Amino acid sequence: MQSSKTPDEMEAAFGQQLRGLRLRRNIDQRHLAEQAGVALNAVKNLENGRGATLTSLVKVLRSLGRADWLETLAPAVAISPMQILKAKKPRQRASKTKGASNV
Amino acid sequence: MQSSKTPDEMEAAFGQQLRGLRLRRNIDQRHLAEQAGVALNAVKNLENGRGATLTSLVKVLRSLGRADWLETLAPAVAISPMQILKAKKPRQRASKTKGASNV
DNA sequence: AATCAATAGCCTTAAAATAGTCCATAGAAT
DNA sequence: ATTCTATGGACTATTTTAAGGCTATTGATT
Repeated sequence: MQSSKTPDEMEAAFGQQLRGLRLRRNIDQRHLAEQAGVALNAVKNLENGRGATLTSLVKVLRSLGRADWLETLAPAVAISPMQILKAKKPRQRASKTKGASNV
Repeated sequence: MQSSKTPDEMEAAFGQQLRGLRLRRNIDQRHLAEQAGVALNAVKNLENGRGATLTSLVKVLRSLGRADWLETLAPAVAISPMQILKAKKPRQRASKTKGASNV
């Protein structure tokens, strides 16, 4: 079953995860903020789901040693060296065909 | 080995992944924006790593059907029903001990 | 090669996030 | 129980992003 949370709820839940990461490392918001190079308020906002920028998130994740997570959204397609030669360059734009919806 | 990208580079690389997801579904920025309920510029900013809010990101991810990814940052610790009874409530604050750094 | 549409880039205004500070509350440690 | 401190919440000023529109470019299609 799908959780079907609202974007706000998802942001809040995400903030909880961030907090969890921080607490497991047992560092307080203030130190994390300093280390990450963002304001204390930015960390508060992130953890409480009160709005944040992607930049703040990235800096904080980096500081928590979980920057790698950012690379797990869409795994890059690996192709072999030989294939590179014949490979068509990947699509750079969506095509104009009306109802296309591939996965 | 750590990639040691700057936050800006990480944001840009992340944007590329987002774009990849979109292109695989073959939808253009405009439709994605509409579907996600954000402005076209918000999508552009996300994909080009030019700054974005977490809210925009969440909405777009949702629209791309990858909202689940947001839950993969910090796996929640599962405990059995019996354990719940004796379990101490998880730490809600960082402790004051100086150099603590557990993982 | 010519057309057409997807995308980048820039502009303006409104909204939202950051930064910085202070105070109140509530966990934790003693 | 009492102290100590991490965190939440509010406030203001400043910076950044969203939104919406418009033009220029360039990839994709015919």
